[in-house]
Amino acid sequence: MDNAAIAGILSEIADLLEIKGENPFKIRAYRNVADIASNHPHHLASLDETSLREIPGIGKDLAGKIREIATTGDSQFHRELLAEFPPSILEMMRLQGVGPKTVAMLHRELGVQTIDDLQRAALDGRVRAIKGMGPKKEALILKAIEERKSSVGRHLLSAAQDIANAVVALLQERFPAATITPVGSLRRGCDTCGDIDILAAGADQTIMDAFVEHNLVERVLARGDTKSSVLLRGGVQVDLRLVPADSRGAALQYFTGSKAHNIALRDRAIGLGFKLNEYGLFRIEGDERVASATEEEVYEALGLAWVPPELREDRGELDAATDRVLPTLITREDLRGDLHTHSTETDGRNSVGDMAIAARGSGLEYMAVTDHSQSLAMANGLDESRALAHAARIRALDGQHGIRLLAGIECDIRPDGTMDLADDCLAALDIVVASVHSAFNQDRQQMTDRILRAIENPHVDIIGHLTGRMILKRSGYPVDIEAIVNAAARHGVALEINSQAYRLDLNDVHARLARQRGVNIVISSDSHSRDAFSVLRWGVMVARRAWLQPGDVLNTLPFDEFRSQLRRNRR
DNA sequence: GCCGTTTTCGGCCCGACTGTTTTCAGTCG
Repeated sequence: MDNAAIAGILSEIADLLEIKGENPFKIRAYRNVADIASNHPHHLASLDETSLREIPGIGKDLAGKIREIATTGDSQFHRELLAEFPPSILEMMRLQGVGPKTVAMLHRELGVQTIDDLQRAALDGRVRAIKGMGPKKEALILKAIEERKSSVGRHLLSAAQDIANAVVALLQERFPAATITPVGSLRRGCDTCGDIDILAAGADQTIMDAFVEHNLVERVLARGDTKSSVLLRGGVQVDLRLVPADSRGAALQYFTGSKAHNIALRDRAIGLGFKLNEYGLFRIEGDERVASATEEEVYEALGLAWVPPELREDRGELDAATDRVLPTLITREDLRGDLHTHSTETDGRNSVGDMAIAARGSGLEYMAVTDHSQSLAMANGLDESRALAHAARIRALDGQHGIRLLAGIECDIRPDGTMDLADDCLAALDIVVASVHSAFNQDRQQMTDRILRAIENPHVDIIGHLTGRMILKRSGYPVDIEAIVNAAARHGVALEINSQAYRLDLNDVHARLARQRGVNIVISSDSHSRDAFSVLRWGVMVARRAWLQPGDVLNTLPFDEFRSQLRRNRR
């Protein structure tokens, strides 16, 4: 029973309680714990009741439920709720504009159980007959069903950033004096975004016209004087909020979130006799505004250091901000090397020389060429003799383009945990990244043992994309992260943050855990072409969300120092 | 359901927009 499965059941309980119209704070407690479960670095199923109760938000009751789910695979309470409502009605709650009250009413009044039922009821005009509903609501539901059926759901950080940039540029051109900024999960650097939030400060209200009328818009979901939402062609929702210029700091804070961070922050504000909203920080007595123009002011007035957006997840950042011990987060400029790249020798699109020139152009001082090993036949993977010949050619180019090169390999970890190339070959290279590319269907224990065996091989320096996840396509294979992190720490093996936008693997939670256990982290591009080095910024974003400082990441070191810190060169 | 340098009971973040309403409930973020 992994954390995601536990979170799934708890969150379904929350949904069902909501449909029942239960106490909203009870619902929040369940949702809160579902969030905790899905982001927790440790395997909750392996914790006893006492350890569970040490986690804030988990009390006696929920600790018991988690234990029950861990041992039996489900909870009695959950089964009882599902007996009252068919599970298929939960799908209806995901429709835009349809919430728990509407679902409950549709179920009660019309016996609707599935989205298809609902669509038929709306087409028959039965929905509008219910008290509180009307023709517009009915049309809205049909539209939402249509969009749902063709929906794309969430979006990769990289794609969301491109769209946000386009919308911001378009608005900025029309309103040059306004300050227009992407906020929300995009500003926090989350690996995916549901919708895109943009904040405008100091523009007049005609910016809303410009926003809802521009040519990327497919449909206007809401149009107000300070808030509008549109659906762009391609299915991305974008929200624009407008605030006065002197509220910009408070609004930035408010709309950047996360929800959990904001709740904790407003709770703190209340405790200090303040109220915090998007217009400012106000004294409850007398309503005097004490901060609003900048985020720094708002945090400072609450006795806190300014918290970088990437840390705003209620994962300890408020305590650190109180004690003024927030980390100095790594930036893209801190990276001096890239340790995972491919060339035309296997499945890359550009030669080693062209890759070197591009890496130098991206400001890097060294680059490891790590083409694939033989079992990746599809990618024309290298056997021992080709690997060594390739290494010789790479070394001949070392320093030729103003950049130091390392002759390496991305060596497959075979299903049994042995390496895909002979030890003497791996020993003759400058750097070895070991990765899993096959037999993803192994169970948790097999996969864990497999990777542990790779870590024990003395020629392995780095484990690449540890969980194999493909964001929005497949979750990573099941693996005991904690066991691997501990082994990596013991053997001096570094763990990679793969910067490809669809990988970002390690993720933020795992990377933070690894660093806490003393594991060296590297940030690599996994570039397959010369224009791909820009993805390093996504890897850096993950590292920042993991609280990493430059000193936590090996490839911020100058070349010679970096080499001396590689596992193979340490003694 | 959780939590406690005000509390073991009584709190629990905050506001905008829409549709169906004549003052508000539901939804969303």
